[in-house]
Amino acid sequence: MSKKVQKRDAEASKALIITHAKSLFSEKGYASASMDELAQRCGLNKAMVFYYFKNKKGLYEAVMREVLIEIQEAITEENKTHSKPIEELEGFIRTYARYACEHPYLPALLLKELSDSGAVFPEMLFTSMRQLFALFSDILKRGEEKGCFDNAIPMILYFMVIGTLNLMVTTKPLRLKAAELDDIDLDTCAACDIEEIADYIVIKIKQMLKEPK
Amino acid sequence: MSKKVQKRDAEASKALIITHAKSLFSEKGYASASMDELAQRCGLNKAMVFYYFKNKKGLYEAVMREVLIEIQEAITEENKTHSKPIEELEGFIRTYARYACEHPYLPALLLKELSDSGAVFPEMLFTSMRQLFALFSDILKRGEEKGCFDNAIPMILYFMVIGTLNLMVTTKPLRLKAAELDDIDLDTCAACDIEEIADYIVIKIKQMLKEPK
DNA sequence: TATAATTAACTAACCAGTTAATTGATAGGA
DNA sequence: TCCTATCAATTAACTGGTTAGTTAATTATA
Repeated sequence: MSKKVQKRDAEASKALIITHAKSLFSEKGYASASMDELAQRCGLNKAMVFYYFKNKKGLYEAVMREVLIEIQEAITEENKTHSKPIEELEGFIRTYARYACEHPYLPALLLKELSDSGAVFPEMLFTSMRQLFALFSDILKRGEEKGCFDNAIPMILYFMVIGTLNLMVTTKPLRLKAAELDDIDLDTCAACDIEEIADYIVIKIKQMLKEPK
Repeated sequence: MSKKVQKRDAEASKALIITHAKSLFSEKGYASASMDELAQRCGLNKAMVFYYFKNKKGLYEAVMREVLIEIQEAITEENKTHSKPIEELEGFIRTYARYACEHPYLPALLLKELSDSGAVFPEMLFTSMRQLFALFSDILKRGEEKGCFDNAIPMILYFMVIGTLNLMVTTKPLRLKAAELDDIDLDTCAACDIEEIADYIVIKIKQMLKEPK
């Protein structure tokens, strides 16, 4: 082993804080996330948070940076394995879906930021979101040039994809609850797993982009 | 006139509080909305807020109830003017879009609630959202029975419609800002108005529901 | 005159952030 | 191998400001 277990480990403490901050911020939102509670969850002294991240905003920024870089890398990596725009598009949707499901703090944090127009820190959310969107937009543009996509407005389609996926992840508990009290005959997709949802979205988005007639 | 201008008017005060609470909650979110600031905006004493609405949660509930009832009535009314499922669906999308654009607190509040799974008050958001969804779901079901819609999963399509529209409204300032710094060639639909966006969604959702081949 | 509406002033809890003191790891010298 | 000086990591205790919510007194209305 490269590092024995020691009482003091800056990297470990930092990572611990980020990990718990991710879930705390996504559960409660920026304003309601208490640094006292965070320290308690970490089993660390509150001052450590400020020692490593300067202030609450700095911590939040670090959390968001990590989250956004992670998803961006996952998608960029996956994207390299394809060459045809249709496959790229499908890969984008499936990778995002899988990642969002495995890291449910992402949809919660993203929706909160987007519903605020990035009130907490516009700049970096901005550039990161922009890059993800640029990738998506590029796929569609190349597809249109090759003649395999028709009438694509990237911005709207982008929000259609990530909006739907984010909502399907964050509302899962709500939809499960709705399924229990089955007074009306409503299918809330409570049993659907994320792969089925991604399947459906892929089919429908493809259908949308096909030349009509 | 039925009522002369008077210094004391319970209904007027109540309404004033609700009006300002709508914008305050949607701007800042539940946690960051200060009751001191609300009172100031209303030009009333803070105690009035608690006199009429018991506590912060009570006020928020009243605000959400009003907002959700309003949009529900708008859509239900509009829906009566159609008979064909395709027209009903189109009406649903356009009415929601228009309402969301004219009352931008709705998308902000809804996205915040949905990203929380209704952390602030599950029950009533729940029933109200359920009724709106039930209407949407009904339209699709009737359309499928008549043979004009194919392969519809109402829950996913519902989030696709309201997710996209809510995001397009809440991110408007962000997209405008992105359009200014045009270092990459990205179209963020900054100039699109809500009618154009609704047009596009209507076309694409219809295309999605057409029988393939 | 009774009651509903309104107010100023208060409280107790909470929260982000600070500070000064303490503890643990470690590298270098004897 | 031990001693020690240094610095990084950690802590308890504190501060000033904000917040939701209360209360008891006051004013307007019918």
